[in-house]
Amino acid sequence: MSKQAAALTLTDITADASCCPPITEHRIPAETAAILAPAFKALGDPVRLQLMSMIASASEGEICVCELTPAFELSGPTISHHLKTLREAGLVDAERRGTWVYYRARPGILHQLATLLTAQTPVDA
Amino acid sequence: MSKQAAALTLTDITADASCCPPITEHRIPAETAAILAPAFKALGDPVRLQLMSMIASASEGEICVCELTPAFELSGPTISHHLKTLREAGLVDAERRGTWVYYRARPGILHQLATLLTAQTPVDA
DNA sequence: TCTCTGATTAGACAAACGTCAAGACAGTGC
DNA sequence: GCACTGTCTTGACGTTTGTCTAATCAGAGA
Repeated sequence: MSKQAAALTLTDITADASCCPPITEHRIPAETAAILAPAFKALGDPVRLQLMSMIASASEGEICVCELTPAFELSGPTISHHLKTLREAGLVDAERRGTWVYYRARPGILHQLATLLTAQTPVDA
Repeated sequence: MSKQAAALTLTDITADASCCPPITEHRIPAETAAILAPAFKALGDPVRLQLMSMIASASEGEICVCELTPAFELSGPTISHHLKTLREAGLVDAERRGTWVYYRARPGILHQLATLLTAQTPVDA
């Protein structure tokens, strides 16, 4: 229930690259945490992390599902399930062209998460 | 079972800041994904994300549990459980001084994750 | 139109997660 | 030494997640 709302709001945030200062600067508001946590959760599975890296590092900016599926020892539906999770988290976009479906990363949200984690190193001595 | 092994290995990685190039450059090896995914998973809960931000943004570089617990509408043990998750993920360190326990962030691992997500923007057109 | 290939959806099950209540442990002050 | 305060650990329960098989949907080619 909150998942869908979060995905929608996260999509909005993706358009605004200055929403979230690093966690080393300010405490994250509960709302922001509720919105961004699903994105981290989506990356919290080894298979999805690899899928995300394969999609993000694809040479033409996109990659066919037919290349992703055989790269894992998992069934097609399972890979599809993980891709759906990444999609709902706003991390990737999917597009069907002819027989195959192509996935591409959404750099905005990745940049968002990276900025959140980037330390200005005022922490510790 | 794999969680503990991952936590240990992640602790090692924290010492090496150059282990993980951005996912936009290379596909993540399965081993690396298995090691880093638990860290993202640990950040995949709104409460833990807020806890992490409170710890990372603490003015003296550390923060007392007695400040963290009342900031949430959750029981003490539940907060303790989440802190343990962050600890096992290698994201924070805990130290007991007198009555209270103090938590401090480990900038290394945060930098690690941020680097992984940072795009050199070769993706897309 | 029919058939074939490929991706997604639906349903089911085991494992892991988030939460709380109760009990145990550590340190302080008298 | 003893009682008190505060935190952590253990055990339990309901929910969510990850995986599979079977079925459905979308497009290409004959």
